Amino acid sequence: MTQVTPVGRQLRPSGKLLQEDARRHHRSLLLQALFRDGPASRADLARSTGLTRVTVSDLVGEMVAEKLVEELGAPVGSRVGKPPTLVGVAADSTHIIALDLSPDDRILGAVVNLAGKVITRTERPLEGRHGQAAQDLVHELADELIAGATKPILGIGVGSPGVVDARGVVLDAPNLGWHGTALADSLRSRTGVPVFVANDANTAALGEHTYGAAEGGGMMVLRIGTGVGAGLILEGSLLHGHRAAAGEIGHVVVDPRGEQCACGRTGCLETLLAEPHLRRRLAAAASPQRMLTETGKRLGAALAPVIGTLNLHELVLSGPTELLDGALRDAVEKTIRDRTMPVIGDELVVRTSTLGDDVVLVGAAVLVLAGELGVS
Amino acid sequence: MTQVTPVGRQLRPSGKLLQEDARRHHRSLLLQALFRDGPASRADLARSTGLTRVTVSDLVGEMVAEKLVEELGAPVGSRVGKPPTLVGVAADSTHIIALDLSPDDRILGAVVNLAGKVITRTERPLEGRHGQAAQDLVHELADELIAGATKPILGIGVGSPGVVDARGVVLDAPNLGWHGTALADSLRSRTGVPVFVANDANTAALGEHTYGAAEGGGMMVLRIGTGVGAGLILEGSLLHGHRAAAGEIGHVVVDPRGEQCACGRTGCLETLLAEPHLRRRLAAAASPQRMLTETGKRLGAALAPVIGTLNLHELVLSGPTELLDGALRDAVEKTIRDRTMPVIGDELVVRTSTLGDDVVLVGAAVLVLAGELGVS
DNA sequence: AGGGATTAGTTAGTCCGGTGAACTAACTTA
DNA sequence: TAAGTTAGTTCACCGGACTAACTAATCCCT
Repeated sequence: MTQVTPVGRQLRPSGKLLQEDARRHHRSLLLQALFRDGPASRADLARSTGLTRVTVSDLVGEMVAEKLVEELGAPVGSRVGKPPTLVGVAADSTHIIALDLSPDDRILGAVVNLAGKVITRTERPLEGRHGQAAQDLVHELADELIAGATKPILGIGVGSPGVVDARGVVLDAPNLGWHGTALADSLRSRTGVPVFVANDANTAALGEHTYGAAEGGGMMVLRIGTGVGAGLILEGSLLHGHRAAAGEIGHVVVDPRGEQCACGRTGCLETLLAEPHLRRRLAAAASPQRMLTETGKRLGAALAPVIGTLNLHELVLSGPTELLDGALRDAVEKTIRDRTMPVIGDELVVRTSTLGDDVVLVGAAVLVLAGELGVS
Repeated sequence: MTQVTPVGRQLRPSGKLLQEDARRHHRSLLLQALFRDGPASRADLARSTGLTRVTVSDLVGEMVAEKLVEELGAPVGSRVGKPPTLVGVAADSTHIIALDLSPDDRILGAVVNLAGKVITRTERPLEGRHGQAAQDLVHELADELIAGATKPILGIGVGSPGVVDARGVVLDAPNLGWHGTALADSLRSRTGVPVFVANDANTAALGEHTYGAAEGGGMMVLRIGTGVGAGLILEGSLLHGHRAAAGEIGHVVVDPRGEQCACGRTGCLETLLAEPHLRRRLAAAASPQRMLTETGKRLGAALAPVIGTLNLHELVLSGPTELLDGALRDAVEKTIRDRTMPVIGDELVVRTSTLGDDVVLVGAAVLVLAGELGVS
C-alpha cells in the first residue's frame, strides 16, 4: 500500500499529534482507498481501512458535503441484504494547476483533474528570460490558467529544474537564473491558493509512482532531457536528501576520462546521457546500436551501486523514448543484473515511463494531491 | 531532529490511528527529548515538544510510576519563579539484551542499559555450528544473559548477518546456514520478551546514528569485516528496501576485471574491501600506503553515485580502524568530492565509527529502544 | 519585611473524535 | 410472509488532549 505522506506541506514543527490530525489521516486513508481501488460502499471502506462503519459514514458524509466525493448509486449485481451505495472521488470537483518549468526554452502549464487527467494546457516561450523576468512569466502563466479554470482550484503544483527545498524555495537553478528564489511563497501570496514546488525529476517520480505503472517497492525515475536528474521513492515516500539535493545525479562523474562538462568537471553523467550529447554522439557513431549499448553499459555501471545499495524494485527511464527504449534500456538492465546480487537484480524492473512528456505535469498535480488531501 | 520511527514493531495493518497511538507517540516524543537533550523539567518538555504542561505532567507521571523516568530534584542555578524539578530517563530501570551474530567464529552477547552502555558481556564460540545448532547456541546465549540480568528486560535486539526482513525472519545467511529462519519468533516464544532482529550493518547504522557522533541528515555506515555490508539512515529512519536487502553492497561488482569472488562473480566490492582480502593484498603490496589509496579510490568511485544520488551527509566506515582511518579514508573522501557536485561533496563527512567493535551490539539495543519506546 | 512579578506544576471542566451496541432500512431466499 | 443478511445511522460513552484557573515557590524591589 502506498504510504500516506504529505509532501511539501508544512509539518507541525513539534511533532505533536492532535485529534484533528487523526481525522485528517483517516480522511486520507479513505480517499487513498477510493483513488486506488475506485468507487466502493461505505461498508467496503470500513472493511478495507479498519475504521468502523460509523466513522466512515461520518467522514464520507463530510466529504460528500464538500463535493469531494459523490454518491454513485447501487452497483449492478445483487446479493443478499440491503444494496450498498457506492461512493467515489468526484474527479472534477476541483482542479489543480500544474506547471512544468523543466524544458529549457519554454514553460508548460496545465489544468489537471483529481484523477490526473489533463483538462487544458498552455505554454509560454521563455525567450531567454532569467531571474525575476522568468518568475514573472511563471506568475503570468499561473494567472492565465486560474482565470480559465472552470472549477475551484485545489492548489498549484510546480516541477522546477534545480535544487528545491521542502518549503518550495528554489535554491539553485542556473538555467532560470534562480538562487534562493521563494517561488512557492510568491505564487501563494499572488494567487491565494496552496502552492507546492519540487524538483522536476522528483515530481516525475511522484507522477510515475501514483499514475504510472508503478508496482510498489523502491523506485528511481531517471529523467533525461537537457540535463539528467533523478527522483527516488523509497519506502513509499519521496527522498529529499540532506540539502534537498537528492536525485542530483547529473553531475556525478562516471568517467574521469570522458567529455568536458559545462560544470567544469570531466565525465559527468550528463555528458554521457543528456539528450543533446546523446543525439550528437549518435549522429557521429558508425553503429548507433553499439553506441547505445555502450552508453547503457556505462549507465548501468554507475547505477548498479545505487540500485544494489537501496534494493530498488523499479528503474524508470523518462525522456526521448526512441533513444532510451531499446538497446540502451537492455544494456542498462543487463549490466545492473550482472553487477548486483540475484536477490536484487532478479527483482528489478527496468522500463521507460508510461506517462511520456506529461510526467512532470502529472507529478506536479500529485504534489498538490499529497499536500492537500494526503493522497499519493 | 531524529524522527520517531518504530523499527520492527508490528504496525497496525490498517493504518488507522487511535487515541492510544497518539498517546504512545507523545510518550515517545518526551522520551526522545530526554534521551537527546538530557534531563529537563516538565515545563521545558512542554516548550520543546509543543504539548501542554498538563499533558506533559500526565505522561511524565505515568512514566515515573513505571520507573522509566525519575525525578532528579531542582537544578543548581536559580532564576525567578518556582524552581523546576528535573526529570530524566532512568537509564538502569530496565536493561536490554543485545546480540551480535556477525563475527564468523563466535557470537557476542551483552546486557546494555537504556543509555547504550554495556553492563556485562559474554560470548560463545560458534565452532562451525550451522542451522538449528547455531540457533540453539543463540538461544543458549540469550538464556544465560537473561538469567544473569539484574533488572527487568525491555527486550532482545539481534544484529544478524544476511538478509533479515521486517518481521525478524533471517531470509538468507549462508555463514550460519539460515534460510527463512524465524529467529525473532523463536526467541520471543522461548523467552517471552519482545525481540527485534535486523541485519548487522543495519543495526550498526542505528547504533552510530543514535549513540555515535551522527550529525543528522542521511547517513551510510559501511561495515567492513569478513564481508562488506552497509546500513542506511535516510530522512531519519532505516531503509529496508524492496526485499529487505537494502545495504547489501558487498556483492555489487565494482571491477569486472577484479578478483574472483566466493559468490561466483568477479570483482565484487568484497574482493576489494573485506578484511581478509585487504590484509592479504596489504601484505603483498610494495607500498601499503599506495595500495590503501588505490583501494580508497575504487571504493570512492563506487560510492560516489550512491552518495550523490541520495545527497547523504555522512559516510561512516566501520571495521579495522588501523586499515581504514588513514590513506584509505582520505582517498575515499577525495574521490567522492571529485566526483559529486559541490553542494553534495562539500557537505559530506567521511569518518570512521566512534563506537568501535560495539557498534552492532549497541545498535541492536537501539532496535529494542526504537521498537518498544519509539526512541531512536 | 512584604507585596508584586515570574515560573512550575496541578486541578477541574470541556471538547473532539472514535467506538460498540443497538437500531432502521432494504434487499434475498425459502 | 417470515427469516436471514447486509448497509447505514443513532446514541451514549470513553480516552486523551486542551483551556482556564488555581497553588507553590522563588526573585526583586521598595
